[in-house]
Amino acid sequence: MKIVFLGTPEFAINSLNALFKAGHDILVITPVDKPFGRGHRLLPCPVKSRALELGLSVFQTERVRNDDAVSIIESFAPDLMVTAAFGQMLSQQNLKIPKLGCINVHASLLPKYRGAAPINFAIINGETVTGVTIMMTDIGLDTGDILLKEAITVGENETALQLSDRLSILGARLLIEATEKIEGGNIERIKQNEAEATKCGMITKDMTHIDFSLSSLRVHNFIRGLSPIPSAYAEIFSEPVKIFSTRIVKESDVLDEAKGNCFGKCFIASGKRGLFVKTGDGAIEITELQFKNGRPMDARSLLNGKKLYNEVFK
RNA sequence: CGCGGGGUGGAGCAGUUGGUAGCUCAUCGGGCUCAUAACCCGAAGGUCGUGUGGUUCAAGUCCCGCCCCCGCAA
Repeated sequence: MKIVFLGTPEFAINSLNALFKAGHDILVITPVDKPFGRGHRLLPCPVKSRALELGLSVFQTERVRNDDAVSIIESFAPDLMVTAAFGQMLSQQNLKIPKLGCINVHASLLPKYRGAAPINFAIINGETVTGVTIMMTDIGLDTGDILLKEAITVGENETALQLSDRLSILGARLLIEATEKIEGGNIERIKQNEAEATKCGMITKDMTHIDFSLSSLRVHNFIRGLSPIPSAYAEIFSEPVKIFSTRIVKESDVLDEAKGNCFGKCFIASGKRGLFVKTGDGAIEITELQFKNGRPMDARSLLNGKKLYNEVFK
């Protein structure tokens, strides 16, 4: 089939690879390169890089709804359009172009977690099950009819990145299944149940601050749900510190040491024992973190050169 | 030409107003203990990112070039 593929981040790569491997004729559309990183260099998004590696033609646009993008797509005359974590909403005009319509790979079990950051929020909320949905794209935000849906269980300590990698693989598999069925003309559409719908927005900086007065479980979920990007942080020595991974403390002898209600306090901080912080209902061990100008490192290494005992994460 | 921090024995750091390097952990050896992620004693290990660069009687410490890492902002 002739397929227009729209995607941006790492998550979409597996889907693109799978379509390529299936032998489709693909036109890739991505956002334009933006100044990124130190020195404001122009960097291509992951999907663009991969597309070029595969020798596919790439068209970049600030808005797919613009006339130039529309005419590019029209002249390609696609059978199907596929979006995967694209980041831009499509117009009615866009959606009408491909003969077989437009489908989307979404990293949640719709109608739950519609929106921009379903993987992060699923973990933050402590979901033990999530998945991928292949759906018809319509004019709304992840509101189209469901074609395929598959669940996976979320590990207790799984980070957003790890889960994203797994969902990306699952998404690619379901996408291929969907395209085959669509091509064969035998796919069932199921309307989303609006009553069960939930939405999650984008994650902004001010949402990533850790509140140690919450329960250990919630702190743990919060941190791994944002790990490693954009990452959760707390301040110590008036400096932001990113925290990437933690462990909920269950040993009673350690919990006995976590007295008082000074949430965020490092009541154990030695290279031998590790870094333990008081939470709302107990304690949590911080195992991986990163200070302002340093590289990410395990807590024990950090403690060899930095004294955190009795300091408080705020 | 966006702003800023940093490269010191295996790991993490300290090194003040320039005078050839210290700390915590790990490693090796020995000791103590019923026992220990405990404790004590000792040892090995660094041309201080790089340039056979500049200043100086003397540079990890000041100046210049280059390489690499990281934070913010986007």
